[in-house]
Amino acid sequence: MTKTGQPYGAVITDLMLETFRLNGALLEAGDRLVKDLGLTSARWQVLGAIMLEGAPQTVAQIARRMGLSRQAVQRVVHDLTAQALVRPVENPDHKRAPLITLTSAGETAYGNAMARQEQWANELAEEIDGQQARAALKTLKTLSSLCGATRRPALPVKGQGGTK
Amino acid sequence: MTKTGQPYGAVITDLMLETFRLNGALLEAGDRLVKDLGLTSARWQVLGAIMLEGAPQTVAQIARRMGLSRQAVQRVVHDLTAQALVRPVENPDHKRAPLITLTSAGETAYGNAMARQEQWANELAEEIDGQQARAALKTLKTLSSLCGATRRPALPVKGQGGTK
DNA sequence: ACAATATTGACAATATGTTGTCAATATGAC
DNA sequence: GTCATATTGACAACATATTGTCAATATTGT
Repeated sequence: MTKTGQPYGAVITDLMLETFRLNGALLEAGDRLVKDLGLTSARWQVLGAIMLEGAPQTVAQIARRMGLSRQAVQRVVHDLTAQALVRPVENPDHKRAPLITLTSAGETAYGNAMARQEQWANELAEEIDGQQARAALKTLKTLSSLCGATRRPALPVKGQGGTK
Repeated sequence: MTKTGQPYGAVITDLMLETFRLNGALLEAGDRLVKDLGLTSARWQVLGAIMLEGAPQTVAQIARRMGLSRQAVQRVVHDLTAQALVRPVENPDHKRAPLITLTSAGETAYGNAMARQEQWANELAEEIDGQQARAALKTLKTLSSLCGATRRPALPVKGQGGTK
């Protein structure tokens, strides 16, 4: 296919550019959605990573789950701590790596944010065919994995995850 | 559909999260792709905005074309100027708004970047069905427009655009 | 011509992400 | 147990984007 001259790549390029635009639009919409809760998209996502895991996590664990760098998460966690939405709790398994726990204010804020997001997603879902959305999701995942193929150090996570 | 309880919104939510991941993966891959040309994704895109317009542009014009803030573009242009990839040229129509022009080094770097991107996109295109990519593109555009509906000030661009 | 308004680039503050370095702490091999 | 190695959080430097403010400059209405 490298010789047929069919500019299939052009569609992929357009898809990339549209991904940049959509990313910006989503972050902006997300920020607006939760602004008055004292949240931003980034802070909300960190709260979500902890909540979805079902238990307090270290910063490094959150970072791995989100696919971001440890440091990026660390600064957001610092900000969230200053806002008293999370609180570091001593970790019996690692003296230097406290478990980041949601405060009740944090849980309230996250609950409100999720309720709004769910409503928003449902509104959007009325405008977009479900089958079409699923197909797009699959395509994006394929692209992600093709891009990420040569990327991330991955970090196997040996100890730390268990209940020991 | 607001009552059927079908969590169609969940698919939309997954699509959003995948968009975040893909955006990060693409930026990272793009940075790697053009790193040794002295470019980054952001700088490359600014060069592209000028090249695709076919004529030197003011910073504000580039920002509008890219959908970014004037200031974001201004800093990147400042960096590109320091790298001698672009050069501000006096604008007869506006004393304070020079036209940003690619230097020959800038044109070379951009040409190399585009050649690599094209090859990369073609390689990706071999792994992804064209029809599927087109459908995904359409879905993302729909989502973008739904998000952006209440957004951007838009800026009509009155004078400045003409040949006068 | 003149006054009101809008656009522009500069500058600063902030938010979010990256990388790199460092000391403290865990883990694993021996 | 001890020592090499890996992970962790802190800190700093940088890249990218946002917003807000300001003075200079264009544009527009009268």
